[in-house]
Amino acid sequence: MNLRSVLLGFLLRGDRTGYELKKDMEESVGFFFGSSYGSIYPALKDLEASGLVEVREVVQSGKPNKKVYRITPEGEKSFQAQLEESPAADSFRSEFLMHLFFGGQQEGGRLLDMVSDYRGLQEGKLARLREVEVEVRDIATPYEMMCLEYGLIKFESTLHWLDEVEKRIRKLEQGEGSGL
Amino acid sequence: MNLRSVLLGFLLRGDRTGYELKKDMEESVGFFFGSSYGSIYPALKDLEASGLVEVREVVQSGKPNKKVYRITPEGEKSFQAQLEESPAADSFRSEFLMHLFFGGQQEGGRLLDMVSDYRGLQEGKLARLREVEVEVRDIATPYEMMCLEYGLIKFESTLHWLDEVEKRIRKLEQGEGSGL
DNA sequence: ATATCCATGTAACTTGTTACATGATTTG
DNA sequence: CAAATCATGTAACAAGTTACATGGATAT
Repeated sequence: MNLRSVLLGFLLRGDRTGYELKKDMEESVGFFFGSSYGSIYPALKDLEASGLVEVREVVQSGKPNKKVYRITPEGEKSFQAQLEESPAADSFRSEFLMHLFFGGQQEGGRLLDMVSDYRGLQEGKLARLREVEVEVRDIATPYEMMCLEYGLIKFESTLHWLDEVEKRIRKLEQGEGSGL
Repeated sequence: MNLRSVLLGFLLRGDRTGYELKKDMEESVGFFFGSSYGSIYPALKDLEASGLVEVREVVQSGKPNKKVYRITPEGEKSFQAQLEESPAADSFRSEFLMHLFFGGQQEGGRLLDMVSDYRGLQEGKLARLREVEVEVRDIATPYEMMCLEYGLIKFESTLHWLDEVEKRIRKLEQGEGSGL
């Protein structure tokens, strides 16, 4: 399932501009499916050229004009077809883990700083998801809530693991300092 | 930290061919830092052009000849420098979660099949990591073990979440079938 | 005063994967 | 007898990000 199909899926909930689609995605699927204007706008153009969406230009005063997209019946069919296809494998890449992997070669204290920074990021993402959870509890589908819960357990378990990691690194660096 | 630096890190443990480096990476960092020959061989070429590694060609009979790479002192410096740099943010993308997100629109049963397939993949990865854990327990550094444990908790928590997901989807599809 | 929101879009760049090409030897 | 292992490499392709370009209105 590529970005174009995801965009179709979001347009199924109502007409949107590229700008609004990005915001919608960030709030809901942002933590497992990132996107940027550099990919959204060209994707929308493609969809239009393929007749899967239609555009309506809305002139605004005080704000830039906008292009509101609406999904077509062909677009709906295309989306349905994509949904039945098997999803490609997840992709995950972590430079942080790579730094930890080579941690022994790191200068004293530097690794702990990185762990601390990483923890901050994870905490921030978890906090944001918890806010979203409250905001959407009554309007989201059960399927959407399950995705959200995935994010919750993902960040929570990472955070627990980080506790253990910090303790162990501290011990290791202590031992190092005392001449072992 | 890009692939070139990672390769330098692995060459620090001893001379290796591109082929061996790929195997090493798969076993240890594969679940959070993938790679393919299409990226490894060009990366090794780059490293050689930059003087960060040296090559020695070994003629073999019955097997293809191989190129054994060795890290140079400049390579070691370059690797150290990279280790001190802050790691880029993790990247994670899951088409499976996107399918779940739009799950309500799925044809009956299709979503459960996807969940089941996904579970199989996660179980396979977890099983492999558990094998690796036993294999390397006595030779890996504590830092390497922490990375491995991350993988363990990641797949375990995903699997627990999947239990819940399956139950809930079954209930939802039941309700759907009975005319609700 | 400064930053953020609104809103769209392009071009250059990065980074990677997949498929192709080759081919003897060993394992099941 | 088929498949996997060993071993390297390139070319085509995919998919994305970042930076740039523009600029008024509103919030802090």
